Amino acid sequence: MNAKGPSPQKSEVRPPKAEVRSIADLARIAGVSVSTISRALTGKGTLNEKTRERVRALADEHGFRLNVAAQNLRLGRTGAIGVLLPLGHDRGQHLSDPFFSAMLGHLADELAEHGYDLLMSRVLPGRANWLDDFVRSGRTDGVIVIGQSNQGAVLDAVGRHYRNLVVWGAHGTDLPYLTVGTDNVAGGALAAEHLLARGRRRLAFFGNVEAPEFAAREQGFLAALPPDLRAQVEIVPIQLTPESSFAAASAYFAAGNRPDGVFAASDIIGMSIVSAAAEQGIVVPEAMSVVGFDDILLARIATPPLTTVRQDIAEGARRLVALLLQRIAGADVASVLLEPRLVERGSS
Amino acid sequence: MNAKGPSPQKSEVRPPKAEVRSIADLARIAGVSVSTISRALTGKGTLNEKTRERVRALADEHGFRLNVAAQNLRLGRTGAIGVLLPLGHDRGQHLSDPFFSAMLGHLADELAEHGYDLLMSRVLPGRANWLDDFVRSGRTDGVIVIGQSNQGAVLDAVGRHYRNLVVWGAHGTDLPYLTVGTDNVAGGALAAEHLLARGRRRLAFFGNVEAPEFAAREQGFLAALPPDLRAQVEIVPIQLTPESSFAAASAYFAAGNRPDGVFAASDIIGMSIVSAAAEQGIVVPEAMSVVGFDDILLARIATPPLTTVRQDIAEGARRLVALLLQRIAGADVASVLLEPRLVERGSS
DNA sequence: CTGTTAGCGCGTTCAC
DNA sequence: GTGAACGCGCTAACAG
Repeated sequence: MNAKGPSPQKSEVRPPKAEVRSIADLARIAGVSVSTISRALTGKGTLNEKTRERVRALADEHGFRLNVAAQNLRLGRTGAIGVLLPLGHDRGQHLSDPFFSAMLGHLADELAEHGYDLLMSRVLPGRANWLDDFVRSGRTDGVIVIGQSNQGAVLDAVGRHYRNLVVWGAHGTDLPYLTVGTDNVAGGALAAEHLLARGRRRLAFFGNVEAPEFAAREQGFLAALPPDLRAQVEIVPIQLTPESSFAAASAYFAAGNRPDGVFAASDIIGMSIVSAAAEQGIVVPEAMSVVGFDDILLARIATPPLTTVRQDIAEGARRLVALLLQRIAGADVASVLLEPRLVERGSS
Repeated sequence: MNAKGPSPQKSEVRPPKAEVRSIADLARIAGVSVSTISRALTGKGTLNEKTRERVRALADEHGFRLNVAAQNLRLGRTGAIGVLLPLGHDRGQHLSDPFFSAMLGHLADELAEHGYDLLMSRVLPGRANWLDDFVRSGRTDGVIVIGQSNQGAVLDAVGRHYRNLVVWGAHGTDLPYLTVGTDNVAGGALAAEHLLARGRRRLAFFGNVEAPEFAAREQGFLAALPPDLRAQVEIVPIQLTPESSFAAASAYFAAGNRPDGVFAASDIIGMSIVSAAAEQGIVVPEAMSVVGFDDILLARIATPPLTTVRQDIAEGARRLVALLLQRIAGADVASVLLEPRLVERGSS
């Protein structure tokens, strides 16, 4: 709300009636006690139905609403969930990445449905205790971290003593925090099998293996190949932003490399590869098959439409929120692993 | 923070030392008063430098941080800014739209830099008073609305009595709220001039004119054409999501329409058009020039790279935040109109 | 330079 | 069925 009291504030939600800034004000006007107001407006406790109606009508008339901050302070909660985007391995990624923004949108919907606000924060993990600081500031009742990035150590440390933490990312054995994520190893295998089925033999993997999600995709990809092919796969380290992945792909093709099958660790990378290849006269899918990962909405309208390993973002968001809220309620819950699915389109 | 007191909560940030949950606890341990703690930790007021250091060290040692909620309650502020995404004209748009997510990311950065949290909320304007409700709930010190959508009436009504409101969107004369936005009329004109310069004469505009931003782009586009061409421009109403814009574009070309120059109201629409055209054997840019709007990061890696009217999102976010914070501080400020710029790439 | 104290706006016993 | 009083954790006078 606006600053109160002795501030230079001139702007206020100015209802037609007198200023009602607290339940005390309303109590005075209504001729009842503050606790009656509280009971009427929260619906908690027992109260004569007529009194309740009268108070509510009066509150409406004055445009009065309970102050959520004070309410939360009193209740020892904040009513908000923090959603953090660590940008450890790749500055500028994430929110420029359609995958993360889609996730964010679904999280917002899901949290709103459960009466929670979504407090968003991008983090450039300069200080090692960025997560600890956030948790300790007490601004939220729980934290969802989108992507492990290269911050595994930080997550481990905080996860050990703070339980209301759920992370979107790679599933690990014995992680001290909850995770929800796609089975990246299985996803990598799907890509490998598809490229093999297409008769591709000169294979390459484009991705940043600093982040465990991508490392797992690479691992699953390699494991699903016959040993002779596996040994020849080219691993191309690449950043996740459109600009840098495009630049890296261009350089790669310009250097004369000519794989006939490429697995990209994300759809953005996949689209960059297609675009860079086109510039060098490499025709997709005739001369080269490209498989992405994520199935962002744009994959469908890419030219050609991108074959990709689909992650169910909406389901992921649902599970993240469900798990976290159960944790906050004190329940004992387990991490979730989602199955990926191959979506065949024109790029392969 | 976690629920406190009599909750079933078992998980806590458990520092090595004793539990320190409030400045009172820390005061006891340090052997000083609560106000000394407050002064030491906030840096406000005067305090012996040694005492300050000692208290800070002690706080660190116990992993104690000031409770932001209580702090804000006391200060009569919330420390958060609401960012609302009305989905009036187009469900599912916005967060799936790279433009909006890029904006969101920049807003998050900019707000964080000024010590504010970003409270995000997607709104399906079912109830006419969605904005009023949000404002009155007192959860934030101010509100940024991204896109007017078709909610002009709501914005007008709220803007008249609530001043801490800034809207990204079309600039209008006599709007009762602050706006920051690109000069969409000028942007439309840039697109028109570019297509004319390319020798294109059979022109089309793809966009949803329910939203004032897009209506202004169309208007600027038409106004910059010679009368004879203007009369023949085809206006193709289209939704903004990738799926629906792609479907609409496909249908349009399948019906035999063959414009040689297209102005798309957004880059997503532009990419959809290119993709749909390719499916029908229409080669871009040889047979048809396509100009988008926004210059999202993906425009650069599209195939072919998309010519577009660039909006400076980062600058827009900066101005939105600056204006709002000045308003909150009680300053008198004016709306901002940003100049668009044409970026020529391969699609035209 | 530091301590005491009175609230910020609300929810919740415990009386009546 | 309703009211009085206390306190959530913090800041800012006002004293000393």
